[in-house]
Amino acid sequence: MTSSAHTRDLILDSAEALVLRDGAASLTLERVAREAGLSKGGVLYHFASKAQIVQGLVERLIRHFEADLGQYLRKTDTRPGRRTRAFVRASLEGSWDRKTGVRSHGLEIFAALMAALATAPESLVPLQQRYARWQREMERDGLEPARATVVRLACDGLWFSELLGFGSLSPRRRATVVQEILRLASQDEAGVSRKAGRA
Amino acid sequence: MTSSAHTRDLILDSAEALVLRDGAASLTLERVAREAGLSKGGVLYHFASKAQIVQGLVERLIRHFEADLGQYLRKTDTRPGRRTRAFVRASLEGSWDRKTGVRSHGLEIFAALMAALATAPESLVPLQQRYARWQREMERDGLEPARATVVRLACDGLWFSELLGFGSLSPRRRATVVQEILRLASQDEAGVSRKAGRA
DNA sequence: ATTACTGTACCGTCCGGACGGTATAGCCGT
DNA sequence: ACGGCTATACCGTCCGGACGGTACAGTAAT
Repeated sequence: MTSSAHTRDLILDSAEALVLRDGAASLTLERVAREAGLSKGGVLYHFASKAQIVQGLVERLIRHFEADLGQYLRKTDTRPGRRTRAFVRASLEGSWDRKTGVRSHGLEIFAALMAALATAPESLVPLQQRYARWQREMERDGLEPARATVVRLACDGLWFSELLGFGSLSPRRRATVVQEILRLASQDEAGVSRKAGRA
Repeated sequence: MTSSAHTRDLILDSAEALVLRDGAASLTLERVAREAGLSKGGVLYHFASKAQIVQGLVERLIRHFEADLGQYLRKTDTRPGRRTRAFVRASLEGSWDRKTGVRSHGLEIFAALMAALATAPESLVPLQQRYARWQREMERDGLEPARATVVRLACDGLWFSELLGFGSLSPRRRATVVQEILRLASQDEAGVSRKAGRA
């Protein structure tokens, strides 16, 4: 019990780093073990199979992201669209520092995603369920649903494109893009009614 | 030479179908061969290695998408933002039917992407280069660059989320979302102008 | 004769997973 | 305070199987 939770986290960190550095195909028990400074047997003691490591990755990512989301949500923003804005911030600014510096959720999602798609697609189900929930929440967030959805999609597109190197942006441009996304998530005026509009 | 190009396409189709149906991990030479109704030797006659199949997938996808993009671009839209709108349409409505019905570029990109990430990440380079180019073109398209970029990202986010089942939308909602994206790509100036109604 | 394959056999490598063993630490009755 | 027992946390090895790739002999149509 003493170090169990710690070692599990260490193994997941190693798996994550491995996928990010060497690609999803490099996610093997032996490599994870070496990265974590354990033996293969040691890794299998904590996770009974490779699929369970991937599952662990997905579940941990959900925990981290929801924690971050909650944090952003608590920050005294009461105008309509607050959930959507919290999602934007958690997606794009969100960090969860493990001893050193910053790590975006994008990296975490990406690693889990690649790992899951390459070895155990069914372990994405919990993440899909969360996404469905987030989507529902953002649709009832005071913004026009289509608008909120576009904002959500732009966030997904951003971290995803960044990680794949698809039309990557300069830091300067990225900042203005994030601003624009937040602006679209703040639009109460014009196009969106705030009085009679919604029943 | 005559049937060579045809068989190459058949092999690529099979690889694509395989990835889409059974996941990237199932992309093996033997399975591709069986899917295509060839022998392993026959497949290797056309593609010297598995990596070359993946490369072929990426290259063909680029050809298809650019052809579609060109088509949409030719359609007498001369207002600022035409390239951006063409990109939206090619991404989200774009189809390239091979005998039957419709196939979105999303599917094609996704298959190539998964295959590449799982087995030969370096074969994504050509696609990354194209994306960089499209990004540059859309930034000089008459729209505010940050706006055009958000539109681009929302497109990427949409097909990507759809294929992964992340917060998927009803057909009805999807339609309004696409409309909203196009609306954002039509905005010449003045932040958000107006209008909730449609023609 | 060339092109476009089929079919079979084979090699070296790597992988997931099972298994047996080990070191350590803690509790328990005496 | 001792020996006995158990649980935790690993290590190292082994194995069956799959995969990428090679080689090569044969075939059928052009």
